[in-house]
Amino acid sequence: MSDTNPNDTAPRRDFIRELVIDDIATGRFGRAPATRFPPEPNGFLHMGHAKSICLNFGIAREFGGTCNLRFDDTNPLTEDMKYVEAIKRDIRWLGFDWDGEYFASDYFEKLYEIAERLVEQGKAYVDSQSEEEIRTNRGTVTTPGIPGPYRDRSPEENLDLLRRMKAGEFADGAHVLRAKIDLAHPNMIMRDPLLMRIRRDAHHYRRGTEWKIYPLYDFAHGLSDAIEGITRSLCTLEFKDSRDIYDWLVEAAGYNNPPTQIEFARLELDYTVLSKRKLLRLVNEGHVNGWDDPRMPTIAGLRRRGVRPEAIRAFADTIGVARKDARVEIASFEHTVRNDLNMEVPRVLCVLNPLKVVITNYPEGQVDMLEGQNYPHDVPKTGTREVPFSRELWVDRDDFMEDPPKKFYRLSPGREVRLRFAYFITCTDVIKDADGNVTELHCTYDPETRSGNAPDGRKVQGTIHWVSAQHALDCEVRLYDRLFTQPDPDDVPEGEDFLSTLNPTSLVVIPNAKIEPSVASDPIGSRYQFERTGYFMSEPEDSTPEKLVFNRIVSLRDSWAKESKKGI
RNA sequence: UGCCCCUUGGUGUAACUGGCAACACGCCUCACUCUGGAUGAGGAGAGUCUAGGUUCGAGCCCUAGAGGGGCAACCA
Repeated sequence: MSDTNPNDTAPRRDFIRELVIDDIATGRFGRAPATRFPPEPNGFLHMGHAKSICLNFGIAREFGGTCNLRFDDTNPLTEDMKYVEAIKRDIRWLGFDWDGEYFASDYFEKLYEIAERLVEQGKAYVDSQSEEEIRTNRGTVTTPGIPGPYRDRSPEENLDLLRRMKAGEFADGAHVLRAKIDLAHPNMIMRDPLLMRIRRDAHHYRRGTEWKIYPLYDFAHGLSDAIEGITRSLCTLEFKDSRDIYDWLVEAAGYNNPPTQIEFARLELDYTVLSKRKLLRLVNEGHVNGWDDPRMPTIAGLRRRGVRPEAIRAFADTIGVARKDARVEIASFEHTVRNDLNMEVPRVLCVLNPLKVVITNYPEGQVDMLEGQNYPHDVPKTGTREVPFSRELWVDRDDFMEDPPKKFYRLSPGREVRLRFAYFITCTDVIKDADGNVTELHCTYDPETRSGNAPDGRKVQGTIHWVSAQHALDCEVRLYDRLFTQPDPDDVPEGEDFLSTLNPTSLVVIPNAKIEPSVASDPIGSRYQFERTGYFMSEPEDSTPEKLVFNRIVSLRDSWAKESKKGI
């Protein structure tokens, strides 16, 4: 991490870190803090995961502990190696490295041994009720469940059945291994939770068809933590009720000084969704162009968009960690992204919606090489580049108004403005087509203002960006906006879902923007601030030297937009 | 009609564990500026879900209630 980054702050003290500090002080675990990040390889990592990654890896880093990466791959139906690779890449990109790399699927043997032991001890049994019967007999949140007819099978019979389940003698659903706890337990999770189920013909992406039975989350998770010697198992709030079975299992399996689970609130971000299920739908139903679509809140999407890992880490810092459901405003994230980029990336001039300007008193064929500062005075970086100036220029249509309101500081008939790094110009004529659309502006320039200032001391209120028509490079600019039209995309009328709030203009492609020639040979993936417009990155997949493509990472704060709205 | 978790400005977090509500984002002013960016200065905005109680003193403790969320997947 660079120490000049204004986003880097001292580590916060959240309630989890307090507990970890406590553990260290009391010597509770007798070892350094050990955490783990346990993704299921069935989708791409998103911002919510980034929060968890920063927490788990951050704690390990801050307290001299360890953080494992463990793939929680206990469901052969949904998991895939491609997700494993993507997840590893994303974590590394975020700036973290793991101590141990483990797979729950490597624990299948151990887990099975534990299962046999539980059966022998009478703590687990094989249930042969149908899925439907199991559900019914579990009761409801307000009524207790009732024991099924197989609950009191002898350990011998259970063991025999379990072994035959493992051997592949039974079809899916014929039997299931359950913990023997209490069908009337007030915590639904504890009503004889399922431990293992048959998936006889499934193909596990790592274990192939070797295993006919697979552990369920509750069975695998805590025990995997215990096997790895994790001290604090951090997870999100919805697993709170699972803590009981977590503790029950590590105890029953005989682990002393086992890990304990701490739950924290998952991240919710305005105008987007952070759920793998929903993100998968966006991908599968073609609402976006894949997991790494720059509109996606996935790590891959943010990376492709141009957001830097520093910004994501800083964001994780600012949102904090608590036990309260929280929905973070998108402005907070955007601020972090700008704050990060402001100090890092060079400035460049790019005209998004070109409007031709002819400098009528500038000699035809003449070219003036001007010097452009790559960074503003308040960014501690230096560098200049040459910017060609000529008789015909492009400026942004947004920077011209024929009949401007009082506070409009840009170009309008008779108004003088400064061209960034160049001369003062004054608009003398507005050329229109038959339909009355402005097609061209005629301006005059003041040769005395080449320095950017007038020798006579006169001031101009506005400075606008521009590009020499003859020298400009054509480029495609992709303007990304929020994916949904409302802060909470799930807040929809009965019968609708989050897809009905998709933002139809979340991507606007500008096929013919004009950018200054200095960027021509910059490497793909270079980031810039297009002055007065926003932060951009050259598109990692699609940009080529022949056809430049840029992604908008985030726009600049726009106080004129706010000002002009007031007039409405 | 169960069990569990949560409740501090618009948003997200703090408050040395009982001592007179802070920080960030956002918003509004003003200043500065060759980016209406950045920066600087200032401001508005909560009396901590409600009602009782304990205490010299409560956001922190107690009681009761309200509101929000999670749990009845052979998902994680």
